[in-house]
Amino acid sequence: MSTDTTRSAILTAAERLYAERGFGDVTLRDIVAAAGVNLAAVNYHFGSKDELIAELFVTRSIATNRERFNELKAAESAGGGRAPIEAVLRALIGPTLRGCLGQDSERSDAARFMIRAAIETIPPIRKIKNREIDHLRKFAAAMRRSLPGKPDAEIYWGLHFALAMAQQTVRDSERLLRLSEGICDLDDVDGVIDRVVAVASLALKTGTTGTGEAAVSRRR
Amino acid sequence: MSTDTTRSAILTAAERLYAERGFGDVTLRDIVAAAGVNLAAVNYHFGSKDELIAELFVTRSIATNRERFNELKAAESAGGGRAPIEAVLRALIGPTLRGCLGQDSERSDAARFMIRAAIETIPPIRKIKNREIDHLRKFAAAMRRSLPGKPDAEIYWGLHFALAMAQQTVRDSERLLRLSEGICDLDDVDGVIDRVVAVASLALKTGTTGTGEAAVSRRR
DNA sequence: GTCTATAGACTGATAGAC
DNA sequence: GTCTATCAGTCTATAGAC
Repeated sequence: MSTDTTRSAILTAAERLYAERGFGDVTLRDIVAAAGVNLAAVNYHFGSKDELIAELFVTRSIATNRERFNELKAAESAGGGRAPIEAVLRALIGPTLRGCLGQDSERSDAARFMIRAAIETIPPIRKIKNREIDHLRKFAAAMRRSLPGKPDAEIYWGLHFALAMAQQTVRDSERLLRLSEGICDLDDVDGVIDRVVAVASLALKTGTTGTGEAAVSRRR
Repeated sequence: MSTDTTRSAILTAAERLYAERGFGDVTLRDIVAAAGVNLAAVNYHFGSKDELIAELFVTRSIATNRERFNELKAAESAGGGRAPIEAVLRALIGPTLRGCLGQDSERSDAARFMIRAAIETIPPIRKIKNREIDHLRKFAAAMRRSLPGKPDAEIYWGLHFALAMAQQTVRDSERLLRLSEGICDLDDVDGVIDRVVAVASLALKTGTTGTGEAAVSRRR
């Protein structure tokens, strides 16, 4: 029990401090001071600073991935094993955007921690993201069921672009806000999700193989 | 002259080492050893490690931004002051993608440095990126000329999504390659540019205000 | 088993001699 | 401008107290 409170105190303090000040500005000594525990406790419970960060990130990632997967399964079973492409894309990007955008996320340390993790790419987190591919494969498979006959390359590019738009919106929300001088409303999370889903599904349905107007205008 | 060779030696060595090993694994002592100069020379010539990195990044950024702007002006004067939206988007994302993707970039330290800068977001580089907004405003203005009557919010979202797809493709090329098992060809730089331009211009022409099928299917 | 205290090796930055 | 010497801060790792 004593061990668990120490462990939890470190996790809670670390998540809050990283959320507030970013990874670069927070030392282990800051964390143990905030948690009211000793410096060596970090090494004892987590092995290293990187493994502490990894545990924080893995916990939140698993939650998001489960949410994504539940939404996907719900959409597919509602459609008898096949969901419209819009629903698949919504299941892919909805949980991340709802977690990181909007008013509620202002208060949650977990949400702000995940935004930091999206912005400040540090080695322990990058390693975990690289193991995410198996999870994405399930969405590629669902997209194939939604769009039978669509070439695999198109599926992967569509998945990639959908994730790109969602992640960049989380990562660079400040740039978009300042560029648009507040015209683009990032607090309207459902509206943002709609936009990303609309663009990605439009691209997937139309096809962007280089036969479109862009390629033609390039060849002129 | 003697001062300039020391300064240049530091810049060259730093760019190569950061390109090869990333920002986290390279110390000032590594850099001065590779450059054959004294440790204190870095602080004398640049003030700090961060300012050295900033100078490297600013130099390359200015080159890219000039390339973007020249392409934009060429496209607009060819069309009598107004370019097709595809050409504007191509001027925006083409220089970055050509610089960071493809075969040629394998050899250039500058290209690999910029890829690192896109992946490992560190404070000195983030600060510079935040000052890039004035540059982007010129592209928003050109897009408005291409699509008269289009609401400003649509313009900004289209610009944001185009940049998102381009930057994420540079940043996460490895994930897309592994996910698609090589089916998505990232060495075909013009093909990638075509795809991003096609998706972004499609989104801008169609409109994604939440009246599309995505929003409708959400409201069901 | 759990934690404290401390050791030893790094880092970036700087004062001051030349 | 360049260099030596050194600072203060961080990290991992561990001996030994409880």
